[in-house]
Amino acid sequence: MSKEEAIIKLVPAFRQYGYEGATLSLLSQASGLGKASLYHYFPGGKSEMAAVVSEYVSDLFEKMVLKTLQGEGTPELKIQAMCSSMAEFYKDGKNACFLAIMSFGEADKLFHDRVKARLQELIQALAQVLTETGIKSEIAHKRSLDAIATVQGALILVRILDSTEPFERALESLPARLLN
Amino acid sequence: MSKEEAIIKLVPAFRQYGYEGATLSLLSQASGLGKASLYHYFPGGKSEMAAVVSEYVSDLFEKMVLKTLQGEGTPELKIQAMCSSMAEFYKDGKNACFLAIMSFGEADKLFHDRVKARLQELIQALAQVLTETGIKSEIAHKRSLDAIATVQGALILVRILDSTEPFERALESLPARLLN
DNA sequence: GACATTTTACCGAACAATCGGTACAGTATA
DNA sequence: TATACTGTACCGATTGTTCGGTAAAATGTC
Repeated sequence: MSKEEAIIKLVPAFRQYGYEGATLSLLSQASGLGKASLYHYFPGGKSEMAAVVSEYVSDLFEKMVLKTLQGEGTPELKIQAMCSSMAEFYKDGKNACFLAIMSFGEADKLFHDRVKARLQELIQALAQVLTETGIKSEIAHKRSLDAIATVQGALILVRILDSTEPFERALESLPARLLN
Repeated sequence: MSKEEAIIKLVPAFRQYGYEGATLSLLSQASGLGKASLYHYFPGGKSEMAAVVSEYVSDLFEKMVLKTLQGEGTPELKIQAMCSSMAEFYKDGKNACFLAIMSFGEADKLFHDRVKARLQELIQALAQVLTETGIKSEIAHKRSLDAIATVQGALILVRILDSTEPFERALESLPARLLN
């Protein structure tokens, strides 16, 4: 098994159980690798596994979601495209956000700076598109932050209420909220 | 030490470290009671501690926040009052939401139904006030859900970004978003 | 009021289980 | 033969929990 395969198999484990909840035996089971093998690929242990997996998911998010914001097209269409790719990325809200997961408990102590930086990147990328429409930089930043908060909150509500409705609704209202 | 005193001292421990992160030795230290003594007040162990503390915080939220929605006054004023009390309850966003904390990892398995029920109560209480303004029940429910998502998301952003700004902004926009 | 009894509050020490992590011998592959 | 990988056994530390017991307060009995 390649390292990337291992990473891919570890993603849902961390996503479902969180950093502290994902025990080594669980990660071993999820990946199909023995503990010794896990330490071969990730000499830094559990924290390195989480770091690498987080990075992998962040890159995936960049490729799947942020990419839609760059390139040609009207801001309206780009934001529409971003919402679609977000629905796919988060599986209609059933997938928790990795950044949020890693902002709790012990994981927060380990990865706080990295998570913060990644989120700021995201905020800025979104704000960038808004300024293209002529919206003032300050307001663009405000709306971008508000939009991300709405999505994050919706992801929590989905998990608690056992319904993807809040997430779908959040995505629906997102373009208007950002552009108007 | 009375049981209520113990509960009060356990609140910040669970809030800061989460369910899984709040170890018995940590809870013992936070409460000032020996581990064995904790089992005197909470024979059900850690899960009972978390359950009782959650219930305590929920009741506090009801007294501090939901209370402002009932009684006399225009819906506008009541919602304004709710925002103020929310700012106090969540300490400008520095306090994480207990429901959200208990919706992660192992805690979710233990308390899912209770958390879900409490959140639904909250959504309905808020929607109820909106219907008083003549807003249709369905739309009121929608907006209530959206508002709570915004607040929840803002609480996450505050923790990641080390700034209370997202929360303050979310509260500012809340009345307009609910009523207009 | 004086004494006996029970209840309450609390703690030190130990429990089995599991945690994250390591050592090492062995197997596969080149 | 050299390197990459893996299964097994093991480690010290910590987890949540329980046991046996103490000191004091409350309660009952006379």
